[in-house]
Amino acid sequence: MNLFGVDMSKIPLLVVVGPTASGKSAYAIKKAIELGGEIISGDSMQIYRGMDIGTAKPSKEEMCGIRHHLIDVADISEGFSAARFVELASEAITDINSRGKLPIIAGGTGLYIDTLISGTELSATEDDPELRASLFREAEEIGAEAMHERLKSIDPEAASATHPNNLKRVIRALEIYYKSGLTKTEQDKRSKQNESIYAPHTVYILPKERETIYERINRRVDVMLELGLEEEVRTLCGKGLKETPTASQAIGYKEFYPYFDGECDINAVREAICLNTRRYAKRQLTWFNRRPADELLYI
RNA sequence: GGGGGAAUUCCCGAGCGGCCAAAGGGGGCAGACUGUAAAUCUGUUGUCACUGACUUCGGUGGUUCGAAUCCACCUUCCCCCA
Repeated sequence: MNLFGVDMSKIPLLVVVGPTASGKSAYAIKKAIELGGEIISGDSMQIYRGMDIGTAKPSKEEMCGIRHHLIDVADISEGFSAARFVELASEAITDINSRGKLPIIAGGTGLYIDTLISGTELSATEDDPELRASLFREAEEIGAEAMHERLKSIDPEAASATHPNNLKRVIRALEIYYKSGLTKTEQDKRSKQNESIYAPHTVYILPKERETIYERINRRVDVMLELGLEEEVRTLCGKGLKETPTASQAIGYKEFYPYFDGECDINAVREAICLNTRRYAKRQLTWFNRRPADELLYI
């Protein structure tokens, strides 16, 4: 099967990206029906079981019988990462491809999807929570600036590419060095050594006007609230959502924390979700804008 | 009816004679991004012919070399006493 007129030795992929609430899921399902495909969610939060309404997971009916992968594959207590995503998505692609179907990646997590389709091998240095925590503790004492200085002496290239205020990144770069003895710069270079085994055809869904996506977001947040988002979040909080490393950060969830603590009313929650989602959509647009897509689809 | 306070750039809010196009925050806009990415971080935000000029701090008129800052009146809002 060679749908896209590409190198037969590579696995063809349809990749659908775009900002949140752009209609990626519906489009992907439509294409899956047309082309005989299965969908792999490229979304950092839909992987969590129980986070349904707030992450806008497609319902059974919406899926139209199309098989979806990488949804509900993790417990909220688990951390997640781009590397884990690539691992799971690669397996899914192999599986789908072996059954003669077209893998369709649809999602909004740019880093995950880019890493996957570009064939970047980033499993070299795993994250080390212990080391990381101690580095953060150290940063609290000596300051972010000093941590950045240290990175500069170890890996000047990474240091100049990372703003001193971006402590997370500075610490990750240091973590790589302390764990592997390799600088981040060197490791990044190595991660790019192998050519991707995929032949992606990417479709970028984007709004003609910024207003369009903002209106869709506002509307969708209202629908989520009507569908019972508050109860969903309450239930998850009962399971310790607030203390989880990754799931706790999800938009549509974290905004409820002050509300549950009696610090604001439900309308403030709604507004915060809308606002954070709009800003997220903007970041997504920026991310996807940097690589030309094979196909642009305006909404 | 009497007394007191406040009006600042998109919003909140500092400023209280020159160093003010005006702190800080929010929001907006733009950007970065290789194991937390729905996260984290950066820049910018009166106008223009932009190392300078011009228009802004409720309105009008004054004082002053010079006002967002002082005075008078007006408008609106808030508080207290009746």
